[in-house]
Amino acid sequence: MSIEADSPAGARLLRINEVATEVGLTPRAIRYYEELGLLDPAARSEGAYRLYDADDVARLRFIRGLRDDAGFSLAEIGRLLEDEAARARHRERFRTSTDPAEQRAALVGALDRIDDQVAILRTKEARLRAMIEEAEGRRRHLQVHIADIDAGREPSHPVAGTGPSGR
Amino acid sequence: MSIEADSPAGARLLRINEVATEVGLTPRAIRYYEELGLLDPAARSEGAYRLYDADDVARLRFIRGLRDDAGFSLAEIGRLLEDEAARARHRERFRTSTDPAEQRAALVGALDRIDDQVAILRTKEARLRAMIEEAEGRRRHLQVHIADIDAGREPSHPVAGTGPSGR
DNA sequence: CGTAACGTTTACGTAAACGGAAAGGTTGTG
DNA sequence: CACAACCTTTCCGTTTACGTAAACGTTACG
Repeated sequence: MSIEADSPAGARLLRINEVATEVGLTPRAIRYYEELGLLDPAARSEGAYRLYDADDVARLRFIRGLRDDAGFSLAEIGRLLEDEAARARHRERFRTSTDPAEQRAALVGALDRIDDQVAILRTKEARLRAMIEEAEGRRRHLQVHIADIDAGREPSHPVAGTGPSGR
Repeated sequence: MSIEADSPAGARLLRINEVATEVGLTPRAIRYYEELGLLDPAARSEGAYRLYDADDVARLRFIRGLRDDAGFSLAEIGRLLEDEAARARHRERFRTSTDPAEQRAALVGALDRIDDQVAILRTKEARLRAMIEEAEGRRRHLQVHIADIDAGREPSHPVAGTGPSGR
């Protein structure tokens, strides 16, 4: 058995397979993301094994979410994470500085990066909701027709154009 | 009853390039979608030109929305549109029937198909919102730290783990 | 210290979603 | 009816996002 505590206090580093199963990706995909510059493992072992920390895991989870939930391409994710890289520099600036004013500036910079990301995600959400709205419009349209029949009425409008139909 | 029949009076049929520019797709993409079974043009001209009606255009718009806005793969879209095919059958049943009860049944069937689609879209939306929530959580976290600095306070918690960071 | 389990790089293979060119037929306007 | 503009099918090419060996080194356990 092994006690953790490798270099920093309480920082357990994971190997690629452990990370993969925890995040729900394959090792191959993770290496591929690294190849694209989407991340860079926290460290390498003596024998060049990739070693990931908690931040890396969070980052990979974020990437996976952007890919699966938001449906972004890896190129788009790359652009989103360029912002993240800037954020990382801000964090480093924060960590290495003792001047509160500079620390504050670093944090504000990080905040801006997140705001950008949230804005992009919100745009995506808005478009999705527009689609849902449209589908529900068709739904309401159909319900009116059903109500018409139930009331023995004739259709008020022509039936055509209720939405995307097959053949 | 209905003014419009199979070949309605004011039904302008469009050729592939017209449809493409109107919907925002390339002719090649449209032919590819047809090859995948996602749609089937309303008619062919004497010389085998593909001819599209308003329903086809709506369907293509829907496909494009599912692809771009919802981020579905064409395979997933295909599954969603199988429901659409069923809906088309319901519509046909509605059109050819004179029995109000059967017409009603057809409409209810169509309604169910739409409900399925809306449910799927809503699931997608929920996952997207979860991501947004998470990002905003990180945002709030950062704001607290900024407020701490502004108040001359020491950080209440360790700074690590604020989210996906780069290196 | 042997060896099973895990990792590394390199490289070729693959499915998805089209792009683009070739070779030829169709439409419609002067 | 000539001819430009548009269409057809066929087929090969490309990018993205990995999968899958091959050949080899590393870790950790008994």
